[in-house]
Amino acid sequence: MARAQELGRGSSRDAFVRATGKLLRRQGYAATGLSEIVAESGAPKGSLYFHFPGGKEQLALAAMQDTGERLGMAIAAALGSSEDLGEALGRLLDGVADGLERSGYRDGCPIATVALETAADSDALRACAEQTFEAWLEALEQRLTAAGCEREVAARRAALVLAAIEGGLLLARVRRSPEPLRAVRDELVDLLG
Amino acid sequence: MARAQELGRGSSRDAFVRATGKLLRRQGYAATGLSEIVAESGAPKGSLYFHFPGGKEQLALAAMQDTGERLGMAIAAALGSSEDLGEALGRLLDGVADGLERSGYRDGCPIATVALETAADSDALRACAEQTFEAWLEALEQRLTAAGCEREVAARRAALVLAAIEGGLLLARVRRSPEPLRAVRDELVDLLG
Amino acid sequence: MARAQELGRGSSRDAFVRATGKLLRRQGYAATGLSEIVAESGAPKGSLYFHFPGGKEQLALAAMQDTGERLGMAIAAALGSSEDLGEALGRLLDGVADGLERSGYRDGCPIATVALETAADSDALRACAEQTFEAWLEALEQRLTAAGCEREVAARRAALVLAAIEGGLLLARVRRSPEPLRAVRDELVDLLG
Amino acid sequence: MARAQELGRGSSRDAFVRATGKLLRRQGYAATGLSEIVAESGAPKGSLYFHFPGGKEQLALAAMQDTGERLGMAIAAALGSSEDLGEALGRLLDGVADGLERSGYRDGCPIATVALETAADSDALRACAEQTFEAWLEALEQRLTAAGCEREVAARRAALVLAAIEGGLLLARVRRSPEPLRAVRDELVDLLG
DNA sequence: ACATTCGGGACCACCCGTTCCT
DNA sequence: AGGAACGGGTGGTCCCGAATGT
Repeated sequence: MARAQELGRGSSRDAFVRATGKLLRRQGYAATGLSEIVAESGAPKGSLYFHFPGGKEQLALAAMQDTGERLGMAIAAALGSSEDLGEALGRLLDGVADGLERSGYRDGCPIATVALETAADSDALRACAEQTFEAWLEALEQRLTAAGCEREVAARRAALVLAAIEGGLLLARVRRSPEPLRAVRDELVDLLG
Repeated sequence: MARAQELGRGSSRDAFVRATGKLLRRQGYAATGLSEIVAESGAPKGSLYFHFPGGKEQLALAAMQDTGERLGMAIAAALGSSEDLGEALGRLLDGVADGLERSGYRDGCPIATVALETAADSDALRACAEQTFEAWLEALEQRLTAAGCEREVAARRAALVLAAIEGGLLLARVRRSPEPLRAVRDELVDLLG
Repeated sequence: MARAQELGRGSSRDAFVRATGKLLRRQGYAATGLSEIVAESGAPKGSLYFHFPGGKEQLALAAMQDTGERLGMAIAAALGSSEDLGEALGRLLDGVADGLERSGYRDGCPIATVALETAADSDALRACAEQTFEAWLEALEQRLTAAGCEREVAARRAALVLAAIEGGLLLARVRRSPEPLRAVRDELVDLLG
Repeated sequence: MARAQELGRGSSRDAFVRATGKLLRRQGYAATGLSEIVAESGAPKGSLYFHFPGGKEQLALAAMQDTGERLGMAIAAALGSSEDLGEALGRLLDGVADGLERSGYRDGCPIATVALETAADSDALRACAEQTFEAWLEALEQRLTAAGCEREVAARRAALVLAAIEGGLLLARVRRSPEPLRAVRDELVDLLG
């Protein structure tokens, strides 16, 4: 009962968050309309303002946090999947490439797309992206440290890896091909593994 | 004569293109309104659809090509600035970081921002971004080949370098700090130079 | 018991009524939102439709009656404050002007503002305003009769006095100055006193 | 040609202004929606933003000025219709009463209704109302001076007359009867004429 | 050839007054 | 008595033609 109620309570809020995340990563922030989110979510429009009095920005924030955490877990899982660093990195990159390919080159990084167009306008969204990236960097850094890197080198290499992933995702989306991500993976594994 | 005419013709056309480029790289495509472009350009609104009957998309296309070429020249200049690969790459990355810092972390890559939010919607803009990236990759690949890389390796490493630059630019904008770009540069120079 | 209960029941009900009255006389009916009333009252929003199942209109009705009675008592007090008609009228007008001035020219007649914008739409609010004005006119008429006016003349003069007060209040609010009300007072006292 | 063009140009702008004036005097500012104005005017909504970039407020301003001038001319005409002051005032008040009655007690003073609900919120609308009233007062004052009043007395009596008219209009609308205006007229004529 | 006014819907994010169910 | 949820509607602005100068 309490269970069903909780699910009932959260159901439309979560539907909003999920729909927002899906649309944001494909179209970005400005191109995604509230009405589009409502339609995609299937939830009633009137509830949106109740769950997110802060409007579109708050909704985007929630969606970014949600997908950010989900992706963070996927990253951690890939990094922990092997004791060999090269193998772990390879699996991470492969996972990224597979996900992109499976979505028809539509689902890029949900953080990057929004961050680039709102970094100058909305500090809240920018800060959210910053924290998410920080968390991902942390995971990468730990994995690199575990593989024998010194702290400073690990921090720099984590930045390189994340940057290369994000950039590779961009190039792959634009070219509608997994090739750039595969190239990045091969080089990264070759140079770091 | 043809010269003067071209300049005369171009004066308000170019004002549109420049204003569009400036706004696109800061806010992206959807967030940039035509009226905002007109206001920023200082040119008369009525002229817009004379010069760009294709509307907003055509205007964005022209702006992306314009800034893409300009940046391509800057990349080529940096890459040719030293016979040492590491030094050349270092200068390229430093230039990128300096440009970002000087703009108050507002001017990222004009191609990336637009590409991410329109890749799924507008094939024209996506293709334009693709060609621009291809040209940049070509320049990188040639430089790597000149430094002794085999063709295949050079192609992959060019992808890694461009991806790392784009990703580094993203991380640096989001963090409002040149640090991610510096880290990327150091590692890239260390691993490839 | 019934007393205490009434008070207990009334606490949040009265908060609604008072908040509504305050906002209505400053902004009118349509510009005053229910959520604004709830915020101003400090009472819980969910209780509103318990106390006022008729919604906004019923709430406005209660507020108009409340302030109407309060003002009616003030009018009666002023009219009874002197045996000299001119003096009594002068005090009434002065009180009106002082109240307006003290509120920073924000608190006009709570009835007039709402009546003008709803007279054509809501018969309930119109009728409420009518009754309130009727009561005020009655008080004025009695005072004029007591001062020696014949019944018919007293009725007409009461209408003139009330109209002049309402109109003076309007002019004074618009000019942000007590002067129109003072002018009305001087002439009224001069002509009737 | 220039003539037809001017008419053509103004046609939809004027339609907006007229529709706005009509609705404002019946429902006030907040209760009148832009879409309602658009529907009433018959003009396309997209043109509204072109003619009135300042939005609803600018539109209301234009409507108030328009109706204010029109009414000012009617007032001047009534005041100049007779050399006898009482007769002139009587005609003015009769005209007001007739207009209200003919509209089914819907068309009150377009300035008063808007002024009361926006005086505290919009200084632009308040100032517009102030200027309009000032112009009307000026006309009344001149007529009273011409009838032999001293300047100071004329100014005060003009305020009384305008206040009484506005207040009488309010009472008559609320009661759905011309009687309050007739009473005001009789007393005004009796006391001043 | 080039510029501008004016017009035209669709759509935006936001918030309203109301009701449901506890 | 009350927190949560609901659709519909708000004012505003979008990107874009069509008609009209210069």
